[in-house]
Amino acid sequence: MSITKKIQESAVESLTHLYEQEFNEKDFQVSQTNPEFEGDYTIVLFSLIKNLKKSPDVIGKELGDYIVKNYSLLFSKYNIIKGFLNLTVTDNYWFDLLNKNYNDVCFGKHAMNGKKIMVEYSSPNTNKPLHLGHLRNNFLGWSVAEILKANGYDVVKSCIVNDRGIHICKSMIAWQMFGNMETPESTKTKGDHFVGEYYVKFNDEYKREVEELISKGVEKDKAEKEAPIMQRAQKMLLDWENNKPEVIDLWKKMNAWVYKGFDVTYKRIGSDFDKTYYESNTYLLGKQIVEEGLAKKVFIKDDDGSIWIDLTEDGLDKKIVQRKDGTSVYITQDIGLAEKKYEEYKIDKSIYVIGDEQNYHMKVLKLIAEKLDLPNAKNIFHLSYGMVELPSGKMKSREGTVVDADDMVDEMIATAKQHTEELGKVKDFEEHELQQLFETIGLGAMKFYLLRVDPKKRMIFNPEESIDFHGFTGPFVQYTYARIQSVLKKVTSNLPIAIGIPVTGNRQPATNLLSLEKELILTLEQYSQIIEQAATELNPSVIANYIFHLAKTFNSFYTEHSIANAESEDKKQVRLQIATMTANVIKSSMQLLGIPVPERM
RNA sequence: GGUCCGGUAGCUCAGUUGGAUAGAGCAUCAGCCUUCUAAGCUGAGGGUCAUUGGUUCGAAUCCAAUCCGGAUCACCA
Repeated sequence: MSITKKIQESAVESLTHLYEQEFNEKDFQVSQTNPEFEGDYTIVLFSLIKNLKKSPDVIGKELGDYIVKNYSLLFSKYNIIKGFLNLTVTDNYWFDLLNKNYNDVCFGKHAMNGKKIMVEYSSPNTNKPLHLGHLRNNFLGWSVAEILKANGYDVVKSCIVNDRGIHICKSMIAWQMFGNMETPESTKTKGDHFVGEYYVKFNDEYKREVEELISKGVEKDKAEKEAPIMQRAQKMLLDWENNKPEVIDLWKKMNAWVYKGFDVTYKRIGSDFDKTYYESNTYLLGKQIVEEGLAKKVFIKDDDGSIWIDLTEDGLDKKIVQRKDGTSVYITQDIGLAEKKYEEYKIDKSIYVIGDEQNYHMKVLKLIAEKLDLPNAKNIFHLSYGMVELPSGKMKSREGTVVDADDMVDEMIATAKQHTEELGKVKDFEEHELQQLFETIGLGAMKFYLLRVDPKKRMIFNPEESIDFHGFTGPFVQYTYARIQSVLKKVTSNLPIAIGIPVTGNRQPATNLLSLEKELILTLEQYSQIIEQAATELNPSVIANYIFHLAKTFNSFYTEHSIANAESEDKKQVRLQIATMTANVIKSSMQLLGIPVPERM
């Protein structure tokens, strides 16, 4: 049980006993004591004065006396300042906590709870390579999945690949027109980049044709529809839907190139999926649901045969769910897939990691599912995140103004290499260890950078200013970890017995905790609640902020107090335990962000 | 225009179930490496918490209005 919870409970019991009436945890607040006051945790008394009709000072004194006297294992003393009851927790409580947990690599994580959650993320299009926005999506999805696992959920990571549609045909047409039968192999280009180039070529040609038509006096709207290359793309889409063999072959061939490229990128950034759905397999889903919806009168058929749902009563609009030609639209496919996910996995919650430009779409999706009484309707949750933009504005793959994911990763690793070499600490590293270190640091910096911000906020990335390696960054935390490992190795190599031997029996160390030591233990103790909070909010930045605070506190402690040459043997043991536990929590929490930590750097 | 999201230090961001003098990082300035890794540590300067009003012992946090920025409101996906 967390210390906060213990304090709440002891205060509730004390108040109930003192004033002979019912209290509960919500009657007062417990928070960490501000550093400028003496004490560890503070009970805010103002909310009690109305009920008890006593001054905060009187309540504080009565409660303080009682709680310190009756919970002497927990509290050693108290003070009252202006309505705040500051309690000091006994050193023994903290020693005990350290002893029990310092070497537990699972500290803070929760037991399995029997619930299953699907997290869908990444969702790439097979007509272009991944860019910086996809990286944010991937890192978020991965991290949220890990955070949920740490909270005891059974997590299924899924991905829906957008492998069909007009945009895919565009790359295909362009390759037919300009490709000269070249391949990724023949041009030594990564497959996804190779195909992406043709997507850009399509749009260049399309633009040229539209302008040509306009110059001949055709109106803009008409020109956009009549440009020959666009008509070819639309024809190809029809051929694809009719399973025309040569179109299907080309589609398969080009998609295979893209997948090969994606695999390389996913592997590099550490993304993977338990289940991959392909839109080419799922785009017909939902048709049956349309039938059922019509029967239930949730949907209405228009005179022209198209099918609609009216959401105006819910403050939204009318939405089409099936075209007059009988084909299903985006939202219908999504409802079908949502249902399929539930049937296949019997999930308790379905999380979609999708950009905030789809907020409206996801709201509609959930609402339709609810109106249809689908069993999973209430469990659909959209984890919406803000776009990553450049200082010049939005990234547009059509115009080539994107920060490419692979380039970005390359650059980060190169920067890591440069920084590391400048510092000159790695002279005795083997070549493969060095390469791994550069990747750990470079990718760590990038993941931390993208995850430390609240997902729902859009962020501006300036490629001119490279991602920092100092301060609130991944490498800062990694460095803290490596330094702890270095100390532990040094100290324990002189001691054949495992470090941080628990202080045996009931004997407590003959030492008092210094403020930095206590602050560290207090921070470590909170880890479990931080994991919970991150899961409730589906927000990895909670973890990132926590790790940074922990690492920062440790660094202050490290500079201020020696571990190896501590003032006494007891002190040394306590500090070794603190260092070990800090390292464990850093490693475990960085893992929740998908960032590995190096043993040395 | 409707709906949703955001506005906190020069920049990037924490803090929002109401609590003590609003915090970090970067940048700027001043210090700290013969002692466990200086990718570190210590300190300084820097704030109309967008604006106005309200709620109360107390508001960056809650309510209302306004201003600014963004997203969205397709028989595209």
